[in-house]
Amino acid sequence: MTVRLPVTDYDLAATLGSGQVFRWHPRNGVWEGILGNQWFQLRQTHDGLEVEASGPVPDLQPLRQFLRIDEDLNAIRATFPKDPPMEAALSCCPGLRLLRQDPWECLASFILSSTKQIVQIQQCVTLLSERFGEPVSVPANCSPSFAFPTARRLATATEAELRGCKLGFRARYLGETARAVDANAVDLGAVGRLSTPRAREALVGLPGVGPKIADCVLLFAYGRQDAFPVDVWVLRALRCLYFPNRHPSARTLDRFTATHFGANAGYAQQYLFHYVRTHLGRQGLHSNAPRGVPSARRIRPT
DNA sequence: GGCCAGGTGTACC
DNA sequence: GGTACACATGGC
Repeated sequence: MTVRLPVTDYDLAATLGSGQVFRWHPRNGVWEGILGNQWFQLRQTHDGLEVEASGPVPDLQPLRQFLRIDEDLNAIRATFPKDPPMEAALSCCPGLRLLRQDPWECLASFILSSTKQIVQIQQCVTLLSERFGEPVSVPANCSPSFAFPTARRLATATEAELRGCKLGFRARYLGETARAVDANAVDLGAVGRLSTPRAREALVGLPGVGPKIADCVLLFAYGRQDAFPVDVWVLRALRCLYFPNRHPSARTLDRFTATHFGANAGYAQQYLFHYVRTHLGRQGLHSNAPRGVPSARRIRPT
């Protein structure tokens, strides 16, 4: 079955390919992925998106929520600072959207992300799903697909099995966090009802989860647009584009990211991240490039 | 072969 | 409080 979702200003490729999600893949001009236990194929059209699904007509509400299709992107972009780097980022990918992911899948995926390239994260997540996820019904001409493994399933996987998915030292973190979530030591549903600083605190308590990964989950799964993940790319972007020829401390950068980018700072962050990765590259961000990640371990005040 | 990747945990000062 | 290093693996 095919359904049309009318929407303007939606850049599907930038959205699904900007390192927020790791299980959507381009194939012959369309994007294929799994949401829950449902296989979808998405195609960008001139006036929106075209959706193919396997099996009988599914409830499209989860897909609409995931894609955040009903959101007023212009209103969000209007809150971004009017400065040259931000203008450049905005013009490079006008229809980039944030997604709203399942908290567990997002958390588990980003635990794998530390010092890995996006392609490698995709590879790990695919292996995990193939080995520990439930099979999902797909159209006849498509390769087998699997749901993202539950916390319960990963909680019982051995560290050797997880390492077999090329997780390396992250295997222990994922196993321990899966057990914590399965045992409800951290209730991911309840986290969504906490204030952003409290939610961040709860997530940072999990093995392998520091401020950066917590902010990714807050932003990409819980829709907390005040969360501002700072990874090596964003750090380079901040230093090069906003503090050229200076050496801002971690504290200075913290204050800057908490105030300069407005109410939807996390959204702005995604534009910067995608812009510098796709248009500037490492070479384009040479100025006082960092030698490592920021040492800040900040919990922002409310 | 060396450097780097959507970092975190730990030891040490 | 900050700094340095280990931690797996693969692409370039």
